[in-house]
Amino acid sequence: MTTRERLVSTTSNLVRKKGYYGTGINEILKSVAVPKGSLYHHFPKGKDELIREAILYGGEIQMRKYGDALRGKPALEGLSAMVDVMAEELEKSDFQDACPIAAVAMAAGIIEEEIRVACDKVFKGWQNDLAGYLERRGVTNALEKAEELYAMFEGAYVLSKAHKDVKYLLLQKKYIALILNA
Amino acid sequence: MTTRERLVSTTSNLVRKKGYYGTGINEILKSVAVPKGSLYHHFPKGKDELIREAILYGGEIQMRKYGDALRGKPALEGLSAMVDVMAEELEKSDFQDACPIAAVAMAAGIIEEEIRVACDKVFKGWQNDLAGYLERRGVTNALEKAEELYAMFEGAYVLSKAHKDVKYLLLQKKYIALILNA
DNA sequence: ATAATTAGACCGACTGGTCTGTAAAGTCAT
DNA sequence: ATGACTTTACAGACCAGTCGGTCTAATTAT
Repeated sequence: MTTRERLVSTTSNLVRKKGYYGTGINEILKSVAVPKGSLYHHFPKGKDELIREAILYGGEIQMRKYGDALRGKPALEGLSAMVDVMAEELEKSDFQDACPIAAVAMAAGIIEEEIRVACDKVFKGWQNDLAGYLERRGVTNALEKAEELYAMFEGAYVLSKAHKDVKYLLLQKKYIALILNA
Repeated sequence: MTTRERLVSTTSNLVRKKGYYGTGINEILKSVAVPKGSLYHHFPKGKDELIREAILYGGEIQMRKYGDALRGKPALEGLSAMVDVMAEELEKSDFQDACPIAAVAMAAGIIEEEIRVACDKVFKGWQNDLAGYLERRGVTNALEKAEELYAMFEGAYVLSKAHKDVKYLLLQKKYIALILNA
């Protein structure tokens, strides 16, 4: 694994827990055991460039996990498995790892617009991916339903983290069918 | 308005836009035009104490706004009005002011547990308030539905902010009835 | 030899927080 | 009511530590 890859991957993990402002360059460096010069060689524009990259990377990783959960299953079952993935990650990290994108997106409007655009891009990618999955299973109005399902899941992520209780995520399973059949 | 009140109110506004780490005490001080000594006189435990207070205060303010939107209306209409309040605030602030609690709650697990508990308390207060409202209108399983509705709204808040598009919030209106009648 | 990469000393600005001090408002006994 | 004392509030200089970022030198790979 190259220095660059390690930087992006570690930043992705840290940013997920602490958001944009909470994640410091020095902390990243210490965590990856890399000196400053290397970071600024690979990311001449500094923190913002690195975080943008980490957002995109984290989005990919997460998309893959969701894809694995969905694959080969009927819609209701697949989406339930997806929620389980979220709940599992949250619990395993002692309620630190919620949505890796939301943690940064909350600061959108203050930080560099480019970073917000990266969050936007990842979210849109997830939505389109899920819409395709639903369409293939004959669900009508698939894109809108994918957007709605993601809204529900994102919110449940926030509440479950704030309450230190995965019940809000698991509750979503009861309402998935309602959306799909609407 | 006392110095203390101005500190809490301004901090609440700043924290809503920038979260816990993004809001610095020097910035607060400058914004309120109050010297440091005064802050540490009123809040001996410093930033954490002030932010905890601001969370509780911001929660009250928001609860009042939602209450005003709901009051005297049937469930479906009231909840629609509530979503409109959220969308309006987001748009009027150029997509900076999303949920005042979520902005801080995202950093839960890293920052002081007391602050997470404050977020928890505010969210629970909102949920109970909404549950009572629904119950009075004869909705069955009111608490669970209140929780689900808040999850949807929170998520739509996040997505609407990240995408700079209130459509995710407004989309919720289509699905409120589905939840209520479940 | 030369370009890419690693290395870390160093910088000024800024962080949250402490410290000393002043000013005004109560609260006493006399 | 008045002078002595305590309390509450305001004020800002100052601190150690951290921030993101620059710079030059050393090392490695081609």
